[in-house]
This record gives sequence, structure tokens and C-alpha cells, in this order.
Amino acid sequence: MAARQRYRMISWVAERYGVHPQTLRLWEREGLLRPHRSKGNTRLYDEETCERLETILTLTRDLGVNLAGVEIILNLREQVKRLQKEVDVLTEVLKQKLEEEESVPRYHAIVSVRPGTIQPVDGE
Amino acid sequence: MAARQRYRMISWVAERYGVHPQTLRLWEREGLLRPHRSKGNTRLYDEETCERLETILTLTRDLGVNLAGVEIILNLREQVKRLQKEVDVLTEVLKQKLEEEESVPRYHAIVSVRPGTIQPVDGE
DNA sequence: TTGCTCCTCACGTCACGTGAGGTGGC
DNA sequence: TTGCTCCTCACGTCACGTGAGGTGGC
Repeated sequence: MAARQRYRMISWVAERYGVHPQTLRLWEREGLLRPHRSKGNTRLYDEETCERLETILTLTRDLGVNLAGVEIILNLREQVKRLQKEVDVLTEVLKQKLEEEESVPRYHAIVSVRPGTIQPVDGE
Repeated sequence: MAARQRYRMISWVAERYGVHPQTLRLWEREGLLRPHRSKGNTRLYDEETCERLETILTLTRDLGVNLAGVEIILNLREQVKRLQKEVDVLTEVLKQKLEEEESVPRYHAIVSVRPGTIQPVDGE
């Protein structure tokens, strides 16, 4: 899953996505991006950061959202993702419960007797 | 639940929330607010619209979000609300299933007999 | 050294809030 | 009539993207 990370420098990212390097620095200052740093303080962008960047680009360029909005939208999307996952898990568990119930003969749920008060009609 | 609606005109809303009437008209033009209209074309704000306005005010004034962002954020919040409700319902159903399971004597799951092959030991 | 990186400062543009001006219904 | 409403147009401000200028590491 966690593939070998590729770290890119700012010029690569800027050209790849058509963003001004200063814009990348600005967005970092605003807290929207958090690239890693080399020992010499050079920004290093991993894949996750690049994906985040793509999202931000869509929001700002295509949809005209400002930076304050981007921040909130990214958080809300995370929340939606978590909730959607929770719904999926709960649905799956419930589905299994219902199947389980289905496989048990019906009268097991209907007959309710005290232990020792019933006997087989004939042997076995 | 659905109480008698009170409709307010733009000057009342503007003063109540400290918003310029033109701003209210602008936000409507941008699709963020949808007040009703009188037969003479006067805007009429109901409670729901006022609540929506409060939310927009928080987003724009306190958080600095622009109108494009507000639109998206309001939609995402709706989505979160729906998902949260779904999680609540599923959780409740699952809880009941588990309680039900707990209340059924264990051997109901163990004993597996054909109908008509068992009888009560004594009457009743 | 060359071409990258880092940073701060400053300008230009655009979104958006607000005011003016002119209209019509209660 | 008075004071509201409607509308459009235009100005001022602020956020933000981008360029310049000067620095230091690979």
C-alpha cells in the first residue's frame, strides 16, 4: 500500500500543475499545504501533498473559492469521507446480522419455553 | 412542528442582522438566499431563510469565506447532516438487533428440531 | 560557477460590499 | 404624500496571485 514515496521540489510541482512557485509558498504559509523539508530547508512535495494541491487548484481556479473557504471545504470533505465509511461499515454489519437471522429456522424466534418443559415426541 | 411562518421584509432583516439591504439582494442574486416574494414582488424572509442568513454571515464575516465557498460549504454541511442521521439510524437498528439477540435464550440457537417433533412436558 | 532554493516587499486585478440615483406599489 | 420597495451602475477596499530583488545551499 505505502509505496516508495517520491519527493519533488517546488519547480517540478510548479511546472507540473501550472502554478507559480510563489503561490505554492503562499498556500503553505496559509496552512493549506504542508510539504516536507530537506535538511537544507528545501520544500519536498510527496504524492499526498500533490493530490491535495490538485484539489485546491480545482476549488480556487474552477470554482473560485478563496483560501478561507478551501480550508473549511477540505475539512468538511474529510468529515464526509469518515461518515461515509462509517455508514458502509454499519450497513455491512447489519446485512450480516440479517443473513444470520434468516438462516436460523423461524420458530426459534417464536417458541419461547423454559428449559426442561419440553421433550421430543419420540426418540431422537 | 411547522409553526406559523412569520414573513419579514428586507429592512427588518437588514437591521436585525446588521446587513446592508443591497448585500441581501446581492446574495440572493448569487443564489445563496431564496426569500419568498409578495404579489408586489417584495422579498419576504421566513425563519428558515433567516437561519441560512445567519450561517452565511458567520462564514463570510467571521471566517472570511467568499460567496463561491459559502455555496459549497452549505451543500457539504447538508451532506454531513444527512450522513450523520444515517449513521444514527443504523446504529439504533443494530443496537436493537443486539439486544434482541441477547434476550433470546441461548439454546434456541443450539436446539434445531423439526416442527411437530416436540411437545410440552405438562399442560400450558 | 550555474541554476536552483529560500525569503520579504510591492504592485495589479478582481470579488464584493455599499452608496447613489431613479422607479413603482402599499 | 411618505417611506418603503424594486432595480442598475459605479466606486473603494481587500484578498491574493505574481514579479522583483537579494540570499544561500547543492
